[in-house]
Amino acid sequence: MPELPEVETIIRDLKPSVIGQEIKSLKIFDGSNRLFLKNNLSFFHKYLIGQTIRDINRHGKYIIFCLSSLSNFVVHLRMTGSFTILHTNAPVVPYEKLRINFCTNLSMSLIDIRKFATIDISNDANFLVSKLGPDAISRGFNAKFLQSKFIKRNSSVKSALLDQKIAAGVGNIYADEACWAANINPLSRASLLNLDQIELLCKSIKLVLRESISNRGTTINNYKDVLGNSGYHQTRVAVYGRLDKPCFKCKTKISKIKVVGRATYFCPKCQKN
DNA sequence: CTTATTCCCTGATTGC
DNA sequence: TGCAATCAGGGAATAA
Repeated sequence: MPELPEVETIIRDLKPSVIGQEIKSLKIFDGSNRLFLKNNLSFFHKYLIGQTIRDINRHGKYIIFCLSSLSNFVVHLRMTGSFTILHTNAPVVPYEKLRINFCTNLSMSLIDIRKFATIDISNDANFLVSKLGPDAISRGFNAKFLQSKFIKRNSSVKSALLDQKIAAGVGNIYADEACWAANINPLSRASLLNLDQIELLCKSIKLVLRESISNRGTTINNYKDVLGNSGYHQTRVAVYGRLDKPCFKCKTKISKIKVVGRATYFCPKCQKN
């Protein structure tokens, strides 16, 4: 499932093929699903046809295509969404949801097995800022900010880290990895962490995310990049998916529990509090 | 305001 | 071997 490092890898791969391309036409498949929760097909036609994609940015897990009109085409891949670049006359790909045809012979396709991905248009360049906290690898996400959020947070650290208003882009895998790196129990009350712990956790979040970006993301369930290749970071993962395997620091078997409905892995010895 | 739970969806895996 | 139950989880909606 794409989290921040996977989304970052995807936009880096898309940029050379997509920036500067003018949108000639688009086709949306299986139009009755949630992709159209708020808008219909003619809405997307109106805002996309004739536009040139000027840049591709990211805030947390949201992909932001900046259009020449200054509107933004915003995509969230959720669990199983992925992009691919293909020729305009290529046949429909299984689970294809959206194809954007450029004026060249190239197209950009959104593929999504589980149909959770969302697409939207925004005319407000900052609309995601009010909806999300700072991006987890940006300067705005720092120990001071994290402390200001944690101090009034009664829930577990794990639950807080999954809150996109606190750390935009952190998902289930990297929340666990960061807690392990910082020796923090995912069940600890966020409000009870001391400043040293918060500083270490903040650094750990940035570190695990940056390391994963340099490894082109983690392929554990089904993430694939724009070329359909897996990432490499799954070989570096310390706890996620490593139930009963030895902790890399102390050899204790990794535990698995459920926290706010999410599988959560940790070392019961290294992460006591 | 907060925090927890349910739901959406489908392929892979597990259990009997 | 076969089929049903479970699991995977981001975020919207809902409940408390």
